[in-house]
Amino acid sequence: MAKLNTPQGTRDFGPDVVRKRNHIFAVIRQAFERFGFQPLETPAMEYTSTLLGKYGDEGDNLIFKILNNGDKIYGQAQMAKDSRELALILCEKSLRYDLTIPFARFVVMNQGKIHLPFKRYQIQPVWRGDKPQRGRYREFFQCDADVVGSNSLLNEIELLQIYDTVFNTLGLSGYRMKVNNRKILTGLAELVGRPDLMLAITIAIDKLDKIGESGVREELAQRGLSGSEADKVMEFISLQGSNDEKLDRLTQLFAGSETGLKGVEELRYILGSGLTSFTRQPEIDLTLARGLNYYTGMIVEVKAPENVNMGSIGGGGRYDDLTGLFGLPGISGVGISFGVDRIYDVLEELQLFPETAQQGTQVIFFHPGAEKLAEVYGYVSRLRDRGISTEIFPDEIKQDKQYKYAEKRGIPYIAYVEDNAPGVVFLKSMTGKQRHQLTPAELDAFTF
RNA sequence: GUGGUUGUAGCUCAGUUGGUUAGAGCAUCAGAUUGUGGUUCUGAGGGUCGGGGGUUCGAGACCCCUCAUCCACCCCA
Repeated sequence: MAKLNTPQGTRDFGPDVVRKRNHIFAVIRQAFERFGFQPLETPAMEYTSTLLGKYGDEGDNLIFKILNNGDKIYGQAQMAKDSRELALILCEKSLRYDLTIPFARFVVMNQGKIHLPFKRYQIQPVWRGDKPQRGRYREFFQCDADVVGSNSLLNEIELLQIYDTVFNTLGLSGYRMKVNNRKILTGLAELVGRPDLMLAITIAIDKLDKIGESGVREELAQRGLSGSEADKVMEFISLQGSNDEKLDRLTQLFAGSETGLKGVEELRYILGSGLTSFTRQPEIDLTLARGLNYYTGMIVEVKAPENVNMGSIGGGGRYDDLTGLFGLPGISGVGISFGVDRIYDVLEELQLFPETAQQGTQVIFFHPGAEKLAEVYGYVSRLRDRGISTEIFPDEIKQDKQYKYAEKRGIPYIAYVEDNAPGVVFLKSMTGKQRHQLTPAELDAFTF
């Protein structure tokens, strides 16, 4: 037999895995719907030109490009001046890299048809040519909810509420929600006196929990900050205390930065509106930066419980001019994303999947032999009509084989008839070891 | 993309400093036993030792390349 494999970083999902994943999808979808988001799906592929340049240079390299069909590509290849242009010419289409950019493309394309504010959710796979490792795949699902066309901070509050709802419903009570505001980071750069290095500073401080204070210092120096400038950054990120304490302290620090103060006020409102309460209070994390540079307001990242080694399992934020990339300026958006595959890994590790997420067939009938098949099939049909997942073993083989099949499949009930007991259905619980002797009418009324 | 790890039957792994026909447990299949299955017994099938090349009289073991895997970095969900 030939050695078969799925491409690197992709996986098959067996029956029990699909069931458990569906449980996660259902919880997320239900929350999205409950908050009034509408479903949207976009194609697996987009024009390469739509995607290129939206995720930074690294992102461009990670986009899976699709070779053009047809036999003209050899000639086309001659026209390219460099490899970047080659990719554009040879690969007009690419697999989607996230759900946000395709959504922005959709909004711009359909600006005449959609009513703002537009709230959509999208649950689809995305593809990234990253090197796979734990919690990182080349094909994985994202579940996004975004609102475009509204500047209200109420959206931020609701989106955080969705995170809270979903993770609690999934039983992942130890999750941690970190929030920050891009304006605060801008304020920091102004405070330091290096607004030009805002991006460099955020990239450096984002690594604090990984490389420590000394590491951040080195990184800052490498990126061109002087010692005293770095001191200010370090003072800023070492702010401790409750959310309110941090906000109060920031208000003092940002006395000279209008942008910084704006960011503080936004967070103060989002976290202290009093409109709702969180099971797990979001925590202000001044080192939270998030890579995508289109964020402009609140940013949020969800981390797995501390005892699980897994990066972020969700993230999002506000972006003031996403559609501006496609020529439609002035529309603000805010959104969040769930990383289902990582959430799956975390729930699996913590054994948080409920039994019900695993339930498939409830009852299996043994094959009764040709003469009684019609009678038994009648029982099967009636159970199915009641909405009970029912199987009949398709082959007439020794009963002990059929038992083993039922046991392997984890089917909770087996049923059979016997020649010497006409009109009786034997129903046996595989777990409780009880055997019921039922008339057809009693079977119809039986609660599984 | 950079660095490292691992890769022997469907699964988990043995396999001594390179040396005869590559093993075990579990699983699978067949039969027996079990007076409705889970027990027990017997037997069988199944491996181009990830793939390719090289060193050697001889390679599952050593070297190179490649593929996959896991981990760290980068980045991210």
